[in-house]
Amino acid sequence: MTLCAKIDVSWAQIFRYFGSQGTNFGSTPELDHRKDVMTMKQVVEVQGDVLRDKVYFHLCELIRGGHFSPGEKLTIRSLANEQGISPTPVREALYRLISEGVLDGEANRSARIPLLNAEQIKEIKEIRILVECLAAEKAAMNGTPQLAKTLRALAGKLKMARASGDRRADLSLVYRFQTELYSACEMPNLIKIIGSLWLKTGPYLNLLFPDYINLIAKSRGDWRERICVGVEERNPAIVRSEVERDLDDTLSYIANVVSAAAFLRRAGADR
Amino acid sequence: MTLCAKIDVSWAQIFRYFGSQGTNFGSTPELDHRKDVMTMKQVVEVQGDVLRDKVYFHLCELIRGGHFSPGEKLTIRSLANEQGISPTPVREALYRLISEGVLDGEANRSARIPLLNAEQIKEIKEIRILVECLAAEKAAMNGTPQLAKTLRALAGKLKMARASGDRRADLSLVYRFQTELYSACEMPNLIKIIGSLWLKTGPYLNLLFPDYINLIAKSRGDWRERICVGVEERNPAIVRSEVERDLDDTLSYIANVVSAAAFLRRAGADR
DNA sequence: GATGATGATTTGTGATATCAAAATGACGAA
DNA sequence: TTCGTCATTTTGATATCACAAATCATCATC
Repeated sequence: MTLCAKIDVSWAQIFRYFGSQGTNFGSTPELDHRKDVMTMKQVVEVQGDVLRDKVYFHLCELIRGGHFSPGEKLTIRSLANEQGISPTPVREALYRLISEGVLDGEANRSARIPLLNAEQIKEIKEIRILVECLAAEKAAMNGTPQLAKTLRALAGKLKMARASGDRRADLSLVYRFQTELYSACEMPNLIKIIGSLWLKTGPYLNLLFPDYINLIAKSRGDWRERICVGVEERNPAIVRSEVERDLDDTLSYIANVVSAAAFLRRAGADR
Repeated sequence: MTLCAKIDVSWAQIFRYFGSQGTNFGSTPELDHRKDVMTMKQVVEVQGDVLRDKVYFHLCELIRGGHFSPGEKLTIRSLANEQGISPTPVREALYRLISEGVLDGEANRSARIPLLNAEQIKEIKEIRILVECLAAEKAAMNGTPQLAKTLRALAGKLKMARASGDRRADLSLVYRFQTELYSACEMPNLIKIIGSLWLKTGPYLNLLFPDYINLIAKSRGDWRERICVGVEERNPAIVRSEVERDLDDTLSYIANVVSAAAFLRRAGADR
């Protein structure tokens, strides 16, 4: 039994909505990853003393991991039933996600994973560059050999996951690397803001696989290693520029895919 | 019947906690403003179709207005009773504030207005400068004569409120001026972040009155008018620098007061 | 007077009940 | 087929209930 809500919008439907039916922007993300979402037993071990927090953090992981598709509906009762708990904590977790802007939710309507357009993604890109670059700089200034070592270990695991095509582990390690880096900035409020922004783009990260990922591997080399060096040398400029470049490239790519899909949809509508 | 929760910590107690007992950092904020908080009838007119949102927005206004003191406890049942509603929506509104970091809340404990130390205030200052300066620049680039006119009207009202010593109207207009300016940046995600950060410093704004306010009036002149000019001329640099200066001065002042109080408290403890 | 144990009360959390609004599906008309 | 209407079902929001944990008050002890 999984936490996934009843799915009434699939990736295929999204691409049809955007008008990309039949047109292949690289690879179409599959739904395979839904098969192995966390079970309830794991949920209980997640951080948070209170049930609503456990549900919240669990949903966060699923969203970051790309387990939900843009437009997908999340209903209180189905989530509650799947977890074997009452609707109350689930509703509160969803309310938290809605108020953060991670989910869409109008009054008396079910929560949904937002369908973002290119402009919205660009706005998030701009904000993420602003705040994550600050976090990166501060982290670099607090850099230690220990931190560099930890980051290198994560980067190594990431390479292995990527080589083996394990998208789930890949996304998870990308997140853990960045989290580990930023946490050194010692600005808890900033980290919270970054976490929330990350969730907003989570459902779209699947669009990066595998074309963009391969592209980057060739064109940018081992940029995470350069971040590790920057951390060792306490060089904010290096770390900042690598983080900025990654965010700019990644989110611009996503925005382009989304806007191309929208263009094709309009063209199809006129047909 | 008001929304104010049972107060178990007063400003006087806070200052005692910080050790400033008997020492006057400018003026000691009074509790007068508690007398005229909004009534339930007004709450209903507040934005939000759903009860929990109404409670949330209402609490936000109270927090921004400095109606709560740092350390003050907010209990679900008392808020619910005062509003004549069930505990459920109140609990959800408080949960939202806690998860935003606006309130402190451990598991199975009542929510509290956070007691911030100087470092925490400086962190918030740094973040606020980062994000509000961006908002200010973007707003300036989108500047219109109409916006400048609206801002001037608000600045005029603010002057009147300040002249008459109406602290409540003063704080409210300071907020409305800044909100009006930032909303022109057309970055909803950024505005949401700013709103949340504002709430975190809200309970400490009272510390600015009246000494800091008088100080500023003499030393910085009519800086809001300069912002209006910057908006008219679509000059991001002007608007940005004024916003940055205001934030830096204001929050540095608050941080200084807080850290002086902490110093005196330690000195008193050794005595 | 300060400190610590203990019983009473308050309070937060999660489950359940109820109701109104929204989504769904069947049916019939254009 | 397509659209609109109406009955049914689903779903979210709020109130209420039950319980456990935290808080508070009282009293005894040092």
